[in-house]
Amino acid sequence: MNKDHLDIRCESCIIRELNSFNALNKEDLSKISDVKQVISFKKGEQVFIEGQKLKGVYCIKSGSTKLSKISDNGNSQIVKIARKGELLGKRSLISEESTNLDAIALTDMELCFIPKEKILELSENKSFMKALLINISNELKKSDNEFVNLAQKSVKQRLSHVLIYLNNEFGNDSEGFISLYLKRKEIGDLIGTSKEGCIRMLSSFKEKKLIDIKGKRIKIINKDDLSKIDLGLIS
Amino acid sequence: MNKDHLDIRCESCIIRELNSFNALNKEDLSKISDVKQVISFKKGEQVFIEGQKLKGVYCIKSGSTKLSKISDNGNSQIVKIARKGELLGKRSLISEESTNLDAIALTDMELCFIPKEKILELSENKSFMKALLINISNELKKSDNEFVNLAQKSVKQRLSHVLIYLNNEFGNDSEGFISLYLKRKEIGDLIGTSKEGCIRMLSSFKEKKLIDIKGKRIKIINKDDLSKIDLGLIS
DNA sequence: CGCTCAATTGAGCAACTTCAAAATTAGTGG
DNA sequence: CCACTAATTTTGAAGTTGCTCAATTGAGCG
Repeated sequence: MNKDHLDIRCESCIIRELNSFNALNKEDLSKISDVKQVISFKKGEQVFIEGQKLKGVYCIKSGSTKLSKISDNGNSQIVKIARKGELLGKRSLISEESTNLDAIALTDMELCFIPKEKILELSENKSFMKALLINISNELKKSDNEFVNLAQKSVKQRLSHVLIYLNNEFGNDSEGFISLYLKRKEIGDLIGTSKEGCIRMLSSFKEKKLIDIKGKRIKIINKDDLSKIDLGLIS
Repeated sequence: MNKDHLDIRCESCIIRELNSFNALNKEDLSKISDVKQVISFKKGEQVFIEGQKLKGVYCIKSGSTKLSKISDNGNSQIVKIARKGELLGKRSLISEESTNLDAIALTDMELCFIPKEKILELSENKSFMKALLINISNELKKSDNEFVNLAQKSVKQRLSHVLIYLNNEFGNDSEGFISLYLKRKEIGDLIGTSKEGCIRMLSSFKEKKLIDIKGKRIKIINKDDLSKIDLGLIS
């Protein structure tokens, strides 16, 4: 973790187009910019841990983080992956609670930290509140949908689903491999299976020429059939 | 479904203490009361279906409803149970989308329907917006937690969990049985397992004297051990 | 080169599902 | 209230899926 003040003003930051801050006017943005702090995290570092009291929210300027939780059984489960433009910690700030999830950087990251007090001031701003409400509301919908998928679909279906998701959301490198590198264990934690289960299913996908694997990297070859597997149309 | 205008005023309705409406003043409540409609549903009737465009929200005056979804595989999954005091349909109204879940009455119900337009007017009310935000935010937290439980816990653990939940939230009758009656299939849909799996686990709980079963009704006998099973401390 | 962490593979096992049949219960109309 | 029908619950048995543990291979790094 490293604090750094060589940063741009929020008013001219394009990231805000992606989150609730786009509901703010120049004045409010300027106020935020005056107090924000840019913080860097290296891949693998912990941004915050479940149960921690946050003193503000983090706007992701670059990089991605997994939001996960250790279950009573001691297994880790990834609930979601947050990336550029998302606000971390907003939920716990709204409910005035400690965080519910661990946040661990999946890549090197740059975050803008905005203290609690400033966010609370913004709660006077109706359009900001509305944007926040819509944002949380959409997250709730996504969470509900993932819940149903997890409950009702097989490992094979969920793996197909997550590969397509990673490919769509994080893009691919020059050779077509998914840009965001996740360990097998992490893919397992994402779909709720063991790393071995995940590895075996990936091999089977490779045999069927649905994907290609080079070392740790994964490339989707037959997206259509992966989709069909996800939807249970073929197996 | 049956419309009925013999109803009390929102200002004096105690239900509102349980939801975001408790952030409203007398004036706003009065405005709502003028336009609200009381609607009754019988057990088993559908309040709304996934994909339906709602014209307002429903405040649950009495009774409970399951919020469920049919997965791509054709299985039903219950995402949550809503009861007295909860607002149905608020999420889809906020995001201006069609509903994401089916709502089917688990008991006879009385709902107060409040048209969209009135709710939108209330979006000018800061304390209402704030209450709504906190409410949705808490639901998101719950949903995330249930997601982790589902992913990481065994059927046995999840069944223990849900029995304790039903007992705590819906209370028991004069003989100590859980008041809210759910079919075995529905308990299965709630914990993400087949009805047979659910039945077999219930029998095993009965054998171990953790619960008692009389026909369709379930009574918790040893809550402590059920809790321990849920937490994975014993099996 | 040696160390460490991650990925892979095999084998046995446990959990859960599915299908079919039988038993019980609930609902309905007379 | 009874009889009949439909729905639900229960049980058995066989089959899958996915898990765990242990051993091996491979990759990255100083």
